[in-house]
Amino acid sequence: MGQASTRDRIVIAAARLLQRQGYVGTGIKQIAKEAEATLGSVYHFFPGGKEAVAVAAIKYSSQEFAAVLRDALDSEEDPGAGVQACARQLAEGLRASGWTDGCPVTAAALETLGTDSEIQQACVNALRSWEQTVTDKLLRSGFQARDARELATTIIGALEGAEVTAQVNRSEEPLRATSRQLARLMDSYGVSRS
Amino acid sequence: MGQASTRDRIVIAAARLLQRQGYVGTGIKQIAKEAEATLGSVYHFFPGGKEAVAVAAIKYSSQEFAAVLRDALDSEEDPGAGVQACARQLAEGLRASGWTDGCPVTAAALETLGTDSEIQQACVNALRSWEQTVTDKLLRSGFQARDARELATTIIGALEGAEVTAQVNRSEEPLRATSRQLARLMDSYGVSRS
DNA sequence: ACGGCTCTAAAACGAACGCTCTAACCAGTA
DNA sequence: TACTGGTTAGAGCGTTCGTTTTAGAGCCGT
Repeated sequence: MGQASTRDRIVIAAARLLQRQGYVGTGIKQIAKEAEATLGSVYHFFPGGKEAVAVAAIKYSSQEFAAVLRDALDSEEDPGAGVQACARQLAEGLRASGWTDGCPVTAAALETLGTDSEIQQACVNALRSWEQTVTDKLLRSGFQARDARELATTIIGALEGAEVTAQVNRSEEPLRATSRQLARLMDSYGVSRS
Repeated sequence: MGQASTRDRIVIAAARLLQRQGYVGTGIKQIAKEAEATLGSVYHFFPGGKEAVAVAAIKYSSQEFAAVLRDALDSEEDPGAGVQACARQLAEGLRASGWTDGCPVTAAALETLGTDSEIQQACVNALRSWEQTVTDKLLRSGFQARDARELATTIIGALEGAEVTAQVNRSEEPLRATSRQLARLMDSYGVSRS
């Protein structure tokens, strides 16, 4: 990480801090310190201030998780098993971080709901891209378009909620239980497998 | 509300503000102003300061939502229909508040994850009591104990995630889709109805 | 050697934060 | 009238917030 550019270090540090303490709870000076940069650098690369840093960080986190999601889903042929693999991946990350590093979008999204900042749009885009990733997998598995979209919304939402529950309970059981039930739900559609 | 005691007004105002802007985003002076009380009153009733106010507010919100949940579930005999009624209730509240008043626990829980404050425990208790409410309904409907518990975890988590998704998208569609899928999932257990 | 550029460094601004403090108000009792 | 305990009122503490500002490195083509 020592060879990463200052700008990249800022984005990555901001992403991690946002994930842990949310938007309001993260100070711009803290971001600078964590990124081993100075306040001047932060405002040089992000003249828009704290909000601009947060938007860049959320976009970064969004793509990062989209990749994790895609890999987990593609690691199994059955989409239900793929969702369970994804839940295991999430649980692993949570446990490794001491249950602090949760969904990079949820916290920031909730805190800026009233405002009309660009952060909102970044969160909407993140959720949409994740849903699309799941939808694609379901379509490839033979689901009908309408079922696939509705299931994808349900799956992303349920995983998000289960992750929060897992965090506050410091247990991966909610993620396990939820992914098991999601797999059962997908099985109930009885899609023909090639 | 004019006849409510000062202490009650503080708790209610804090609950609403926590719901909208989270723990860090809500100032204790703002709580006092919103409750039409003064800072002196707040610290008189809550010597523990901001954290004590938040704990009381979360407990209050927890019981409030538990009642809503119980009523919605009991309004239908079929538990799947009950969950859908609950989702409609949530959607109604969201729309009425301009998509700002979400889950009273999620935001506060996420922001205080690293800390070991009492807020964490209050959030854990809230989630547990809601899960228990759902579990009771499922048991009464003939589900096996193990299935009921796992389903309850899934349902509460999924509703939570769907509510967040609904908030950021300013649409009640995620709640509708999720509750429909949850009802389907419950139906898949094919419990005998009396 | 030079101005011109990107980037870094640190001091300082006003505002807001959580919290403490003292003084006053207002029953009820004697 | 005086006293008392529960409650309200608001000034002010030290700290941190996001941001601005000014100054100075380091590098490059000429």
